[in-house]
Amino acid sequence: MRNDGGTTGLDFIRQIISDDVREGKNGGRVHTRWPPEPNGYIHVGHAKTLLLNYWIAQEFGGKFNLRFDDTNPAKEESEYVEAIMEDVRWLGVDWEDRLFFASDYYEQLYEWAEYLIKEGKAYVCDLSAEEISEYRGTAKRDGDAMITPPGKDSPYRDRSVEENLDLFRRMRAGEFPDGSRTLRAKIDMAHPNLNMRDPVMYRIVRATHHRTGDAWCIYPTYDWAHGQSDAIEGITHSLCTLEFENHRPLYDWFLDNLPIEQRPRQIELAPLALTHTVLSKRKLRRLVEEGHVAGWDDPRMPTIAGMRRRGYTPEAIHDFVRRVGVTKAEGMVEISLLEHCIRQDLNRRAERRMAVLDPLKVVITNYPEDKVEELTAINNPEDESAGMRKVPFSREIYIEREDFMEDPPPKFYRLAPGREIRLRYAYFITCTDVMKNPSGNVVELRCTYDPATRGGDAPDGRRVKATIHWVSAPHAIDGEVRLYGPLFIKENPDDVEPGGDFLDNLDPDSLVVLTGCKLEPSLKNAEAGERFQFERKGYFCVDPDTRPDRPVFNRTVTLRDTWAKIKGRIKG
RNA sequence: UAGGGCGUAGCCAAGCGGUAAGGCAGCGGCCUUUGGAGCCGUGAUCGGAGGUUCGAAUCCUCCCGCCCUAACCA
Repeated sequence: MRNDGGTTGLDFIRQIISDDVREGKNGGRVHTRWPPEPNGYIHVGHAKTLLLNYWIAQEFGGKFNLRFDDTNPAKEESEYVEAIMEDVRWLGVDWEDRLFFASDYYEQLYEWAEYLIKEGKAYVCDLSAEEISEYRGTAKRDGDAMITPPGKDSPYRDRSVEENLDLFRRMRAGEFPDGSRTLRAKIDMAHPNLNMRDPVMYRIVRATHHRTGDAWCIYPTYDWAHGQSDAIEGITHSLCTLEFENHRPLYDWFLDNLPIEQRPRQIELAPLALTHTVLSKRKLRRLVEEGHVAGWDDPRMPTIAGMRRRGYTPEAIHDFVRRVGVTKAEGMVEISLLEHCIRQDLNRRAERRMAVLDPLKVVITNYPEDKVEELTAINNPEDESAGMRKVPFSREIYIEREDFMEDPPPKFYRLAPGREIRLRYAYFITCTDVMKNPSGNVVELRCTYDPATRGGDAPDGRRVKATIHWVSAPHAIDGEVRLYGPLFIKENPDDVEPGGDFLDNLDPDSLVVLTGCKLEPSLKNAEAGERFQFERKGYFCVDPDTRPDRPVFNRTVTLRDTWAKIKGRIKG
């Protein structure tokens, strides 16, 4: 059993599956699938069900399929197919040669539809969408209560098999206008589950499909396509989110009433919800289309593409999904857990560098004018094999503006007038003078150094309370750093005033762009996607916008910051 | 309202009738050439009320709360 987070034992889904295997269902075979609709980019919430389906197939020695659920040509595009495949691959999920599309099964689905018609279990209905809704017995207001009346049969429900067949064939042939007729399953208009009240199987839509082009003008609905697609592929366990629970009786009904041997079992689990962000394609699309973010891969987005650009690793996302667990209880996971996962991963693997984001010039007055030393720095204290590097040191350096205070409060250990601190891997320095401009802002510090402390150790054993990072001024390269915070101010963006919407909770400061940052010279040739820890500041990832003369870094996540907490308490 | 679900510490989550794992967050401390990392310590009687039982978070009954569906979206 694990004791490093996550859960112990088997979750309820793995229990069900191992029971099925033990009982010899499906010949002991396990075969899962993940069925994205190509109408947007996938996000961490999708990663949860994707990885679960994939992991389970592996754990039980089974197979995993990637299948695009492309039954609605009006919303779907091949651009999304490509993007989703890239993201799935990046997450380390291998579907081998099993890439499928629901549209691969259109012909088979059509044949099965005729089968149901011939069995007297499906009929062509001429009711409009609104009428179907009314006949279904859609909930109505009754005073302040809601009433769900029983449905009543469509007047077209008892058409003969011959007439249904003729009409359905003519629907396919394109003889009727869009929306004028549907094919419906003949189940039970009084069923307590509304999904069973003669659900629509086909609708007439003249839209060009990203794969089948204009070959069809009737398209299967999700309910009519999903279970059968699972069956065709030999899927044994169909894991999906809770909102499909109400559809399970219908999923089973279709399979029960079709000449199909394979019996996939649908099991539903709670979808992921995360604080300070939204995980719904509809909302993410609005953020993109209304320009609140730069695109689906904006590093503030919870999309896989956005997280990749931000600097997240597949491993951290795996760890997060594993820790979140699998249950049917819908909860909201705190974003701090995700941040913990990426910090833990990057702490192990990211090389350290020094970068000054908000520079303050320091002149070391007793250091020789033209002298330059190459000091040795450790690339990663967590990984000896990462080795060492040289960092130039000279008379003029930059330090972080917030590492100096002219009038420091009690718990502030960093540089202050008359105080000695350590420059990481370099020397102890003592602040002797504070230079200000006419408006009283600190523009430069004068310090002295102790030559005996080279490398950072004092031979006399004296200690300093702080170590700060720095960059040699003449050697520094300029860079741009983009700081990201949560997109939304509230934990739950949907917590809004009556009449408002989630956009009201957008944080206008979720992106802060810093230019004129001073980076140590070894960062000069960093390539897009490379990740570093900027000592004491956080983890950063080189953005694709980087140019040779202008490196751009995205802050993935800050380091845990005890001083920030103390500072917050002091301010009250 | 009907039907379907869910309810264990601030958050996630084990527990499957024998007397509440773990992780995250928080707090306190140790250590530290990152106020990083690491290490140690610290919190719940299980939505509520009854009942069954020697014994219940686990079984039964009733109640309360929250979520989903009521698209020719998925």
